Amino acid sequence: MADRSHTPDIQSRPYDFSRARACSTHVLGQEGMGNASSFQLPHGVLPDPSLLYSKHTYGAITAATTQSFLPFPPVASDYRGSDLQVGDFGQPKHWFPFAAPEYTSQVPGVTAATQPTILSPQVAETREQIRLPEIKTEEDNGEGYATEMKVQQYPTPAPSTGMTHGVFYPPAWNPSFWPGITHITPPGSNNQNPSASSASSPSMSPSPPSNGIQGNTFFSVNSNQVSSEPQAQNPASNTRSSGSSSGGCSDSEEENITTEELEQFAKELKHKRITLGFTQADVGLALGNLYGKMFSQTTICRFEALQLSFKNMCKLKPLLQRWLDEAETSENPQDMYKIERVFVDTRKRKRRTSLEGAVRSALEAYFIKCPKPNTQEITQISDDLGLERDVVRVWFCNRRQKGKRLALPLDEECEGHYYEQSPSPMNMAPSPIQSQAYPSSSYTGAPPPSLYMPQLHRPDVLKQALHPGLVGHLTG
DNA sequence: ATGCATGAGCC
DNA sequence: GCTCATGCATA
Repeated sequence: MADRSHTPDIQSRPYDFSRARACSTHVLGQEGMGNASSFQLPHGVLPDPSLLYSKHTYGAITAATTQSFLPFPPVASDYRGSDLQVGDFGQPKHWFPFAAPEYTSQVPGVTAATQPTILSPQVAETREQIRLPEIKTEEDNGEGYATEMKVQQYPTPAPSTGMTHGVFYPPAWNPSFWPGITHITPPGSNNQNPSASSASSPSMSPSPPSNGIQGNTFFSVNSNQVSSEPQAQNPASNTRSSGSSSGGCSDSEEENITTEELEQFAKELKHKRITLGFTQADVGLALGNLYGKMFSQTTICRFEALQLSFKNMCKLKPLLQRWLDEAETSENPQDMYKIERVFVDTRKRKRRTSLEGAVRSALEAYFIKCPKPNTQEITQISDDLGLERDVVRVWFCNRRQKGKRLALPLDEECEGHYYEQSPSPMNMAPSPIQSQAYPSSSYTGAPPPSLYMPQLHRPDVLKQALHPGLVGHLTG
């Protein structure tokens, strides 16, 4: 596939603004009305451990990413079976590489491509209602993979920013995820305006963006502004960071984005987005219209919550900045997501596994002991818990990924041991899952903890839990 | 908002 | 098989 050139140095570590997450929940029903539910702590899983940590450091990125993630790589051809070729960001608007046959919408705002959207921001609700019912086909199959079709939001392969990995693993657990970050932003200081994040107008009356400017033309065919390569040079975007250096963010060679700026921008984006009456999904869609590469609500959400890697944040920022600029100046912001590119994906997707609390607790315990179990260990765990091996493997992958986001406060003392010794969580009660008809654990003697225990993420607790010398690593 | 899954690129 | 980016599905 496209060989992505990137510098190995810059790991794209997740942005660990834990605190940002802390306040990311309120905001008047964030998604307009799309998401009916305002986020509540999900099922007893880690009640946002991020809140428990205080990460301090974030910094300005000095190092640059040499990476060229920006220009979205020539895509690999198929994405989930579809042979659609994808265009890259470069293609401004109206470009529908593939005929979107029957689109269904999982994507909000999807309407006929040509059909002008008449919705006004104020009517965000309406828009929501208009959204076609998504065709979910998966679930019913009771087991395995979903069969039917689902709408893929975008055909283009992810703009893979090939990051390198491995390198930072052990240390990865501490905040120093982002290389190059020099600037430190104490939580709460300056820009961390508590109210800022929640700033959205409670009344939800989006103020008409009309600045008198006739921006729009988002995707109007010749509209100009959309440079074919958003990232290559993001004209509009750089308002802030003055960077002279070859910033780590690929987008503009020179944009030297600091974490502060990203944080600030994320807030700004969220606030304005809400004010304008757009949902996160709308934004993702609009990006598709603007750049030919759309993003999911999830990604936008994560961006706003600073839950993406620094590198990824840098990559997306220019695009979002641009969208924001457009949205603010456009008379008809709704045009931004007039078009939809959707295609039906016929490929099956494994049905999402829903792990029970006890199982999660157990996995968490294993994770504490050994974040990177080897094949054997994974097999062992899967046997013990009665899970598919792959489910376990994926769980660990995701857990690690999440761990980086959470920026566990292991730091100094623990980090060193974390991966190597993987001491067993002392005091851990016998596996709760045992009672759940799971095979008895033969796994190394150390039974998983009985609780999911968010506390485990607390430094103090961790010290105990990770106390070296207690137990060995998992051994088959 | 987030848990689980997929896939590309790399080791 | 891992990391990383990203998304579907769901709480």
